[in-house]
Amino acid sequence: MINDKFLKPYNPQETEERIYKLWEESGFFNPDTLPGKCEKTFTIVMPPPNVTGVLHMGHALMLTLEDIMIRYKRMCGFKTLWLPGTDHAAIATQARVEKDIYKTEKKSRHDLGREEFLKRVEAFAKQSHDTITSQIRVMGASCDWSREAYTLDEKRSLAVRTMFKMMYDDGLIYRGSRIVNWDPKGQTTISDDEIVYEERKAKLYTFRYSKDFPIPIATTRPETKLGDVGVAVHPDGKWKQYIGQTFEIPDFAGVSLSIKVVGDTEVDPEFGTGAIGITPTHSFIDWEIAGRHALNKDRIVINEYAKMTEKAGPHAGKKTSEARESIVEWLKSEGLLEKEEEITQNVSTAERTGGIVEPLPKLQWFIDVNKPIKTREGKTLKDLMREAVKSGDIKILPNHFEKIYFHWIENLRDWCISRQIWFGHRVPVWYRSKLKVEDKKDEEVYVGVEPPRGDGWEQDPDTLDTWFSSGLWTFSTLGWPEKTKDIELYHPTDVLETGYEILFFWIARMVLMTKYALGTVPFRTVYLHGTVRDGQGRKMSKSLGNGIDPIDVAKKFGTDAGRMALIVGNTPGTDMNISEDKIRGYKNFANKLWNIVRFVIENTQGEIFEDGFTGYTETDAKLREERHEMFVDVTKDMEEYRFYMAAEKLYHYAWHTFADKILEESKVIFEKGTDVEKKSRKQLLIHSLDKILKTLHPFIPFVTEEIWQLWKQPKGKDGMLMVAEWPIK
RNA sequence: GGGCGCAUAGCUCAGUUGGUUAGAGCGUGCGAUUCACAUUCGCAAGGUCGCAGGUUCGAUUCCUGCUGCGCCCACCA
Repeated sequence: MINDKFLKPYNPQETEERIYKLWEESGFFNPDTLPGKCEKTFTIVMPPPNVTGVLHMGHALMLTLEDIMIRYKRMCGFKTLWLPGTDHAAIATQARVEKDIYKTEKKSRHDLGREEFLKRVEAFAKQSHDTITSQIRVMGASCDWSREAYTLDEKRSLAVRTMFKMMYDDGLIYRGSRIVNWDPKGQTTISDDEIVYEERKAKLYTFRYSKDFPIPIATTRPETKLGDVGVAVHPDGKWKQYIGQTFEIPDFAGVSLSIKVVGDTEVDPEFGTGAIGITPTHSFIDWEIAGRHALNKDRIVINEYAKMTEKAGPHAGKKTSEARESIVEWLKSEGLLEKEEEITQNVSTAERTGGIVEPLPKLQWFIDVNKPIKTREGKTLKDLMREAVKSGDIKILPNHFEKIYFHWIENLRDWCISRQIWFGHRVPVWYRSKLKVEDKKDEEVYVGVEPPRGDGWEQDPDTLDTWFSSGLWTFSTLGWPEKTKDIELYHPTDVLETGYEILFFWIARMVLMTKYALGTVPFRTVYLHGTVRDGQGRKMSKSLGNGIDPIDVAKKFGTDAGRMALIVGNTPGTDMNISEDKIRGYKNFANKLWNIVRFVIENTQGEIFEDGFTGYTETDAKLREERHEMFVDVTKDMEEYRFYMAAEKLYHYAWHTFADKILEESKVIFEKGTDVEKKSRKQLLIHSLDKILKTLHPFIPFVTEEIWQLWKQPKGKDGMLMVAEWPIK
């Protein structure tokens, strides 16, 4: 008899949680307990969501795409592993907690102290973790929770320390004083990728150091000029006659300068005045030029708080902006200011704190990307990254991102991995002297996986860039540095699916780490999805109030509807728009499917599914053939990552071919047809429905599983749709 | 400044290697319907596939140029 449930519309709220539990308890998310003899594996390691917040549409898209691949491969008989996890997201999480604490208690992290502060961060991370993982379940993600990992848990910490030690021993990690991006607001260094540029109006001043200095200099930051040690001109430019000369400036706004003119091809003789005032300590390019010409690199005039130092003479203690004003005043009064023009320039600001980035020389830990590696045939890390994609070992979808990837590698500088924040992996380095970090003379340094023995050791206070631990993700999650069976079986992973915005942050760094440590690629295929935007193509944001919460969607329309809406029309690498209207359309689809089943059940009472049935009428044989071709097509789409197309084809077939045409015609047959026609049609219907449910399952797993259970009433858990066989081989 | 991409129906977008009348969803109009459908079904209107050239028997699809839009990268002082 037909189940009473079919007399009412499909109710996802009543269904989804129950079905997820059924799946999870079956143990089939775990490849070790998955039935099947096939030894071929298929692995995805989940990009770990940050423990800072809640699930958003981007996560929902990621989870849906990955779940589709995983469910599809599982049905194709692969030993399928989808390994979930979360990311401690060092700076983001610390900043978030600092803000909360300041808001409620008006205290800074320094007021609380390192230990207490870390306790608070961990408590927050724990709570946030629980929210995130339960939300991942709501999305229907069929991942193996028994292998769940966290970028800051014990195993991953061991992996991080081991990697650091390895790279240090190979001379790839070094400590050095170099110009870094310093965020005065967050009091930490940040990587190039954590900078956002803001366009601002600025003034470009053209001036001379003194009346008899021959070359005019342009700058937007006169306060840094107190730190100048030279002027660079093009070797063949109009100022070449001065190359090699040194000018003593006894009084430049209260300090004395010694300016040497050097010739450097990096100077554009056509631009500006054709000369650059060299401030080695507060500009990247100047630091490099100074290095090439052995200019003094210790004239630091701005400190970590963006204030002037003692070396700025009378300006010491002033904010940079104040110093700028008074120097401009001084230049004017001395008649040294030649020009003042309005320009727009890009100011570097820190992504997380919004602070204006101050380039400063600091003693930091770096990864050398240009050093030949003995264990890798003398190749550099850059070489390894480039070769992984160039050789075709890694394919990036869509293809044109490969160009962007190569371009990024060409411009890559040494990677600064130390951060002056507290939350994260502590740098596994210990020093044995009380001397300040800035002064490494007489200092004993120990680098190790475990702390050193003996007294007087003090660990480096810094933590590692969060992408250092993320870089190990595909293999640290599988147990590295231990030689585990998981690594042997599941690494390299098959697909890395993520948003294109973290191609450099993360993907490139995983390639770097994996090629270096294991000699293999971390994954075979990179599938990049675009940004999820609102119905009008705007970014979802709190201030616009146009965000759509995937959990709300699940409540209102059902997870299946949200998943389908995210997939149809979503091509890799392209942003997509989503609106409630679109989602509503797919809620109706779930209900349509529900009613299709009701019709089929009611009209095929007593009919048994006959495998290999051959008694089809000519009409039905043709319909069967068309159906088969469609499924072959869809299978090809699945293999070639065209999920958007597979989903649409299946949707169209189920609704507009199967329901609108075939079911409508069946009404006539069941009323007036011969017994042979009826029999043929009943077999066609149950075979078609069987296959429609199977092929739709990766996309809309809940409603298809629920229908399957009600229709087929399988005895054991092996009869679940989740582990049914994909109908096309 | 360098790089990458996009421009197709009122809106949001598909169109898989060039091949008959270019598709979907939403929206719009007309009609039907308590017979699986908190509805659904049928029918319809609507596109010189950004512009200009080129390759080809044939171009929305390939090439060149132009225009408009978007994204990423960047230490022009």
